Amino acid sequence: MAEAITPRSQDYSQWYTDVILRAEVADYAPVRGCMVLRPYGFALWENIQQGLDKRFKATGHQNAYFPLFIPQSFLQKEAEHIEGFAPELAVVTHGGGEKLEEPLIVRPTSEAIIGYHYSKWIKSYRDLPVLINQWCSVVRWEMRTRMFLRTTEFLWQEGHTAHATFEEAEAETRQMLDVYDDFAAKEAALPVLKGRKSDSERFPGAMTTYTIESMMGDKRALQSATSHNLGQNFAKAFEIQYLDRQNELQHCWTTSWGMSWRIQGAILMAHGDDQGLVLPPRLAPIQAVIVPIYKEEVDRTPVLEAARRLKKSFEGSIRIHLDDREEHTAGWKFNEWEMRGVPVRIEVGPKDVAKNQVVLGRRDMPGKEGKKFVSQDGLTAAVQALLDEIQTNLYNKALKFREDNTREPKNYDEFKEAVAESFARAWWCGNAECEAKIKEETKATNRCIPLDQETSKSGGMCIYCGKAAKEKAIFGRAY
RNA sequence: CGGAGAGUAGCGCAGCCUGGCUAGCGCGCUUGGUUUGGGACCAAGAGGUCGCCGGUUCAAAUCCGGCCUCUCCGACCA
Repeated sequence: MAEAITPRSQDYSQWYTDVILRAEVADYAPVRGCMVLRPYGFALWENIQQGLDKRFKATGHQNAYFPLFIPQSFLQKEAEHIEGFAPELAVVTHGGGEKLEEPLIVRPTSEAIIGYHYSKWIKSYRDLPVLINQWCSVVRWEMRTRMFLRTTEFLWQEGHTAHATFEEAEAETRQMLDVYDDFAAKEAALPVLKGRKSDSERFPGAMTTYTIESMMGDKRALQSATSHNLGQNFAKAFEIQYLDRQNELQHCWTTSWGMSWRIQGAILMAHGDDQGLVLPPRLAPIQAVIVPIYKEEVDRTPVLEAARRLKKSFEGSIRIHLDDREEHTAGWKFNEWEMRGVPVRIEVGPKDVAKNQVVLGRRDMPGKEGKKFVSQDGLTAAVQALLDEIQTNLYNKALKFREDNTREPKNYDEFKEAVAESFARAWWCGNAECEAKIKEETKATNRCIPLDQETSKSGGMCIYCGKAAKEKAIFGRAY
């Protein structure tokens, strides 16, 4: 009997850690807060990268690469930026056995170094817009770490763009938020709330920060990507300027936007169950696994031949794996691949070979309920259809879960109750003090001010102070 | 960084209080055989700087000090 995964109801955190380690997604590294992404986890990351990258290209962006080290002085050019990041910087003071003249920062994000280069590259309105993305890792010295959600070093992509006008920059910021939303919904099967961050939750140096927020299996919120309109703050700090048509010098308007491997944590926590991972078909490293079953030696060859033939028929259209290991029984393999989140299992036994059929099992429906007999003719199309169905089902399940766990409290007492075990959508006056008090008294933070406000005529009263409020915000406990 | 817990074979743990000579157990691993429609069984094996450094002692997994890492709760945080 293999070691069991801690049930989610017993200890959600432990479940999360168990699943990651046992499914061989990632492992701890010897350095505090650092993590090894194992092949299975990296394959998932590669699929995430592809899903995002093709969307970035489709919206006109190009990839580039900027260096890991940033001169300390660069970071200090934007006051709010340095203040925001100072406590979590890794600083290199020595190189080649010598003390460095100027310490180097290991990038916590690349606005500074990219801003420096943009100021060199951009001279004219004809050079705009500049639309660049980079895939890299960054380092932020975290006090308290957690696999994928908050690690010292993490993989991500950061887009950095420069524009001639505020309107263009704002449109870019919102466009990329939509790209993240689309990716989350279609690829990761994650329903997200699109919204604006309050001032206290804003990116250091940004004018406006937009976010997508998702709900995890324990009803806590996870910021899953952000898109920032940086205004002219960085353009002024780094002198990113261009000559407009009237031959007048103007500062650019810049944006930045990022999604990190934290999204993998979101996928694990939003879809997983007590058996382990449940991966959305579009991102799953293995979309379907074939498990051959044979009792008598005489059945072995025909079953394996059928399994190999099926595998071949899937190649090129579905990410398929044939588990023909001799050392494990079929039942053991069922459990193993369920734990690792493979969406579809294809069982082939002697009876199936005789009847030209297979048994399809779906990961999102455990047990007999999710099993059915399917003819081997046209199996590829049947599996493809099943994968699509699972993808949709996962999204709908997650959406229903979030909606079932989002409340609209009428007063602060109801709010306190709501926020202890769900999201709460409530009027908020915009005052940072109310936010801070709410956090202090309930541990819930202002996740975002949703963009899809039903612009109801008059507004309402702030859930905390009772003063006039124009917008509703989502509050919840967050990672 | 504060409070609490943990670190002994790949994994999970016992042993520590009350120091003692070859450090155990379950799972996994290796070999051979029987097995395979929801985590098979038998037999024989391999595998350990007891997290690291130092101290006490004739003798340390065990007692003392320091450090590292992980987990949980706080503070802090894109």
